[in-house]
Amino acid sequence: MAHLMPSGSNHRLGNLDEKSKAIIVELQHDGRKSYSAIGKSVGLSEAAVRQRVSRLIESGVMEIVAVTDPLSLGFARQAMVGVKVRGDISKVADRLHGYDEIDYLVVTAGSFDLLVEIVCESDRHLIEFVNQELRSIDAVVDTELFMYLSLEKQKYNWGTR
Amino acid sequence: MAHLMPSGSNHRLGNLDEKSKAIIVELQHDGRKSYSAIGKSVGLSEAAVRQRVSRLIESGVMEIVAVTDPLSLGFARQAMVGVKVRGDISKVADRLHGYDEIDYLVVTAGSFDLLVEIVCESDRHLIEFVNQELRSIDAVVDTELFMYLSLEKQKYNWGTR
DNA sequence: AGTGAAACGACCGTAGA
DNA sequence: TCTACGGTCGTTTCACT
Repeated sequence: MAHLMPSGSNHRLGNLDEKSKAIIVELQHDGRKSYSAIGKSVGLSEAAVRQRVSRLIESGVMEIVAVTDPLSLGFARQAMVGVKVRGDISKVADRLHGYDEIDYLVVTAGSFDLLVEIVCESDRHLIEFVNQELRSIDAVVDTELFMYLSLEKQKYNWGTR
Repeated sequence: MAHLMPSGSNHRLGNLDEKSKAIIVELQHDGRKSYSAIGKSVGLSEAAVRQRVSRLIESGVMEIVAVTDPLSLGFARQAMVGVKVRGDISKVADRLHGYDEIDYLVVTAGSFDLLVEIVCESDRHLIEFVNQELRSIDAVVDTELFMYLSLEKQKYNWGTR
């Protein structure tokens, strides 16, 4: 995704006209909606819609994917961990990047240097992961765990309100 | 999404056979892949794949949607806010639910009662939102702000590793 | 960047095991 | 819950603007 693109790339709101935004909104509700149906509702031919969608995807503005629910798939425990780092934050971030248990990782300014979201099958797995993989890192000075009790809201349609 | 389903629902890993999991994995990479192409690679007819996908979506195991990049759309400022609440946490959560600026909202156990992710166009908008909409709530005792410096990892394919 | 048309392939409903 | 099949609709390619 574009989050990870070099910061020199400049795909901004200004590049997108009303039709592209309308296309995005339709696909945010149903990622498999046919191009011709979208074309009818936004006033473009099917080919034009397809071309725009390709460009939006290639430029990293959006992706069309299946988003799955961890609970339904047996991953019942989630937590956010605030991490305080000594030294190079990016180094720690890079090290954490590969873990399957981590599905969200942000460098922050504040009383934590990193926020790490963890998804696990069980409490046991979660605690083990935090102790053995996070807290055992030398550069990790401190961690604070926030167990998820209930996910109240989650949206993926940033930017188009 | 299924996160928001009544907690009595029990769609678990055990309900999904290898073929359904394989279908999910394909759609996690390309949400528009044709049912017949998926059928070829997992060993099912087009109709069977279609039926399974419908069931997976209807039961809340997944959804197929466009996921957009806030940066590309001009929403350059993100932050996580830890919120400490006095009294009924759900009441505060409900109140926050409708804000467009909030794209992620979790009730947590730990030194915060809520974690709130905020997406905004500018620092100014973000600060105003935190002060005027979050900190002004009576039941909100304390907040702590974590400004996002860089999003290192974000994945949506929970559960299928 | 866009349209339109023709060939092709995907999708949907239904029937049957 | 699967396969099979026919009608319909969507997608692809290409020539043109």
